[in-house]
Amino acid sequence: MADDIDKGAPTLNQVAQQIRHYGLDADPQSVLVAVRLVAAGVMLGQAAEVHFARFGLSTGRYRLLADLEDSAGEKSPSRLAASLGVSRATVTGLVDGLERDGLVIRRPSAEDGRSAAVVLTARGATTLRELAPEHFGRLEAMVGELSADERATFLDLLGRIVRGTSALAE
Amino acid sequence: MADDIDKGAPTLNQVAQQIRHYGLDADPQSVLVAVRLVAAGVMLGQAAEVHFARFGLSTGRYRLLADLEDSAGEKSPSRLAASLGVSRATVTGLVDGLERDGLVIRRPSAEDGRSAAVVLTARGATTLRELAPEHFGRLEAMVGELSADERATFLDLLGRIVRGTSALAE
DNA sequence: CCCATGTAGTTAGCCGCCTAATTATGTATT
DNA sequence: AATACATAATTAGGCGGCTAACTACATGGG
Repeated sequence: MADDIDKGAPTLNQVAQQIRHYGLDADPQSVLVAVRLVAAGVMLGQAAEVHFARFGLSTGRYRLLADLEDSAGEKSPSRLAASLGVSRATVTGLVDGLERDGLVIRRPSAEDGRSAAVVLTARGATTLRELAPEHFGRLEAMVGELSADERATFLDLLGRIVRGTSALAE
Repeated sequence: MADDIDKGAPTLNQVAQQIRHYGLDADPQSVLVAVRLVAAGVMLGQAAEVHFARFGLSTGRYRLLADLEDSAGEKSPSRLAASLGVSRATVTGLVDGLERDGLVIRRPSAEDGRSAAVVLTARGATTLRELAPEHFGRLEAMVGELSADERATFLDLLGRIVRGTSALAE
């Protein structure tokens, strides 16, 4: 797997050919930007998965642990689902795995009988702390090719694409 | 789901706070760029999934069909796996679904007894053709906020990030 | 010629994501 | 107080990714 860097990232010519094939009039460069962006996201996502696997985690599990730590080590599944942007069912599955590995525990809520709390264990906090230097180092290195100005430009352009996309998602 | 645009995309302050929390010296802006890029990729990926679902497809199935059409409507599972950048097992699963829906058929190879061919059916080709205008239209609209110059700049910066990342994946 | 090794495809089983349905609890209305 | 509605969490089942193991076939070296 991960055979090729260009996994699924076509060239301008390939895109132009496809557009022509369907007799459309889309702008190849625009389409290329969109396709490359999606491909880059997939690629980085997989790289992150490999990275987290070295610590027995996954991106989803890491995000849950980090969110928990930002919330004083304790949060309800519903609120986790909301802040992570995933369904409650997904949180149930993630917590199942994390609890099995001893990184979090479940505790019923005292105030609300329907609710529960997911609590970060000492081991969970330790795992996060061990992970952090490499994690942030990798993220930083990822964009190390760019100058501060270029990073600012990239953030601006990316933000505008994202806003355009979500406006279009209706 | 897809509750929020900013699903999992933190602010500069949040990133800086996390870095401080672990006593690291990473550059928050760099980290922010990386995190936002991954989040954008996830978001666009999910938007694409919703789009394809309207045609009874998924991103993976669409990519397989499109790849097939680019190859004269016929290709072996192994070669599909290689060009799509997924495992052979994944191709087996995708073809199972597409065959069930009548969009492709499997045919054993005459030359090589181990091999097989996945063949695009008329219905598969029709589905692709019906999908194309909306598909490319959406991709184009996604980056519609940007001028041609800005798109070129974005492609350059994105390419450099991707190259930096894959160099780092070791 | 046979056997070892390699390659093609599938299967089994795990993970993370989803939706829909279920169960339990809280809240509000009458 | 009872009934209706809303919310919290889980469960069941599907999809698409993966790895590892298995089967079937091909091929090259002794």
